[in-house]
Amino acid sequence: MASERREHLIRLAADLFAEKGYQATTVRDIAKEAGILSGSLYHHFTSKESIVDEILSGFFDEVMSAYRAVIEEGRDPRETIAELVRIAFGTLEPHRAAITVMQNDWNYLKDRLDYLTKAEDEVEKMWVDTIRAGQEQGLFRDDIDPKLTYRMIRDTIWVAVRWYRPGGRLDAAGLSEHYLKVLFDGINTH
Amino acid sequence: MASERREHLIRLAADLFAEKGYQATTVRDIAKEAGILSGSLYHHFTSKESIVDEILSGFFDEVMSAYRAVIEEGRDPRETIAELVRIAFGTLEPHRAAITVMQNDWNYLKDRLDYLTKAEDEVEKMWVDTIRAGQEQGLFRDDIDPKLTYRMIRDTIWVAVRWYRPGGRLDAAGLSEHYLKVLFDGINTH
Amino acid sequence: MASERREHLIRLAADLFAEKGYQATTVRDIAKEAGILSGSLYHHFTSKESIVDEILSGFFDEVMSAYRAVIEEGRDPRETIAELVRIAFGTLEPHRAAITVMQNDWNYLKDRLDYLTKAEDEVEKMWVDTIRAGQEQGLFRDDIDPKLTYRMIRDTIWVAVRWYRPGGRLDAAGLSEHYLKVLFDGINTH
Amino acid sequence: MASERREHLIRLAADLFAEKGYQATTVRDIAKEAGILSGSLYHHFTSKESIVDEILSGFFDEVMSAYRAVIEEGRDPRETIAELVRIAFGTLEPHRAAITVMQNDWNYLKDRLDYLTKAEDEVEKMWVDTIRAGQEQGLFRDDIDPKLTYRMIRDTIWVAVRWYRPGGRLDAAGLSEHYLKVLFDGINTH
DNA sequence: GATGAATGAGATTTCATTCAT
DNA sequence: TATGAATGAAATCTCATTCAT
Repeated sequence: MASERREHLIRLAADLFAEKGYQATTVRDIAKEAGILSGSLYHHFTSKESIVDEILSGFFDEVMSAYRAVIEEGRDPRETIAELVRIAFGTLEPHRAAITVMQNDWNYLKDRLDYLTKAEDEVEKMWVDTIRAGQEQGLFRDDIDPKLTYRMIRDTIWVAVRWYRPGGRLDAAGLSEHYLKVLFDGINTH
Repeated sequence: MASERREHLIRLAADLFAEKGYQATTVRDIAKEAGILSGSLYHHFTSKESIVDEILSGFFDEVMSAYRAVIEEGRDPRETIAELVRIAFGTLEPHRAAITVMQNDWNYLKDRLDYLTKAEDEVEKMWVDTIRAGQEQGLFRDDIDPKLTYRMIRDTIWVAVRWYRPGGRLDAAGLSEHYLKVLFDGINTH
Repeated sequence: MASERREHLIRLAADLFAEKGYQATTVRDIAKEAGILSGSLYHHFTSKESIVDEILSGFFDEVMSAYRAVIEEGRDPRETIAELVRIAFGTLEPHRAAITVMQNDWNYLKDRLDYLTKAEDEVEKMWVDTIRAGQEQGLFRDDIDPKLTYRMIRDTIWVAVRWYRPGGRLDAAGLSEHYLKVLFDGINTH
Repeated sequence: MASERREHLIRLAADLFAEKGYQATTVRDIAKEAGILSGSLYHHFTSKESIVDEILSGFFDEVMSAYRAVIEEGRDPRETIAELVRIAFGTLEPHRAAITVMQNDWNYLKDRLDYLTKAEDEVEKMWVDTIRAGQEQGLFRDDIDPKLTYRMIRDTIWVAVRWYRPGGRLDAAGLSEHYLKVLFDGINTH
């Protein structure tokens, strides 16, 4: 099913989507990059949408199952949040293209891939529930809005895809720890 | 030149571009929102591109002249950076739509509005020069990459447009100060 | 009726039509040349078509009444043809723009101004009848096609509008006589 | 590159352009004539302009290489002019449509296909240089304007496309010889 | 007479998708 | 699997024309 050829095509498409945007990338662009004609792509995919769907669902599946595993461990909210943050930063490198597409084309895609809002809702619930639990247990400040805080964390992490380059001074793990210090310094009770 | 009708149309377009993306917003969408027919828009604008150009150049002109004024004051790098950060956060509310468009459609627009890369280059130079000066004066750590640091700051501020809502717990000024504490804690020498 | 303003506008339009072609000239172009807005032209003319109609009918009216006058004199075919040729060359200068439009946009306009084909038919009849009469009287060669000959003469004269410049070595009268020598050398019986 | 399908479409388009004019012919007209939809034409051509470009460049390439070959033979000016005239008349039949388009839509197209003015300039230089050489050698009258004379010859030949029909009394060769007699009678020294 | 905003039909062009070969 | 030709819907844009002010 997931033949190598197919995987290769998906990677090509992902890079183009990331570079030029989903809509601005034509099916012809993808085909040309692969050295075939546009019609031939339809032997591998049913539609342009199905390609981006596969790109994003691959990313979401991985992130979400990692998230779920952490949640199920049932650790205390502070440590849970820390783990979620570490997971998110950990995807920057392997899923750069998917994250870029998600960042730039979210508004367009969220109305077309119902998969996305469902996933987003589930993710939000995990974070928000954890933050709330932390507040109830007196670990986190009471006056922050859990939903808003989640979004701030989420966007601040994903946007790093624009400037984070592997091989720099900080690797993904370093980034996480740095960010966590900053984050808890801001939302922790003292 | 900037008639009221025109201004109104630009605002309508900006909101639509921000909500659905530049490409996904059709000229018909804008016209319908304004209660006119698509052809009538061309009485006011020469092209769809000229509309988004006007939206973004309005934003850039304002930000950049504010930036330049700060730079010209010639204060010490730490205070200069602080002022730049305050200016940037200060645009979140009045220029929400423009910033959203810039965030989401940058890759598409940067190839079409040569204005943009020029402006971006000038802005980057202002920030990077200031950061470098801070390093030379021993105010900032020597081991951070000025360019990368600028990009991280830039994106972290602009991405706030996605979750920042005026009227919340923190206004733009509060946000700036909070962020500045965090930021200097990270890049200051100790 | 034919106010000076109106005449002026017609001349402006005629020059533009001649220079850029009827279709390629927009109503806005004409208005701009006149220093007004396009809507204002409609106080003077009912349509773009009515402008070109007026330009061409002015030209045709003049040529045709001159032609008719010659025909009615009932002179011998050779002299009649000579007079028709002289009249045609005589319009090159005063009606340069109209002739240019007629030459370049005939195919488009002939289907829209029924005036034109009627006029053309009448003119053709005058020439062809005269040529035939000349053949019957043994003045012109019997083996030339009257219709084709008329068209060749017609086009050869009108096309001169592209290179004829008043004030050169030959004026219109000189051109006519030169052409007539050549023409009769070719179509006369010897 | 020049597939048969493509050639066929170009011929269809050329006939329509010649009949109705370039601008008055819509892309839909061409497609309908070919029995396909307008969008399908863009599988073969990048734009309407590229179609007319191909039509005219095909014609110009042929005429100009024939012209160049004659010039390079370096015969005496009178014979060179005679050959140029013969070549031009010889294109009337095989390139009827292209010549008609060139005649009628020149003003519009010359501003859009820079190819055209360049070619026209080169052609003009060939003729004018030859005429001048003829004057210097005492073959042609000294009091004619070489540029004007060239244009007169050019237009007089091309305009024949409007009335010349193959299969009539005179074929292209006959026309040439007839015209050359007339021409040299006028421009030769005696 | 002129303005300026709008109409509305129609033009060129783009592009995801289909399908016979 | 791949090709190449085509579809058809929809997008941007043009422009003659109208009309209230």
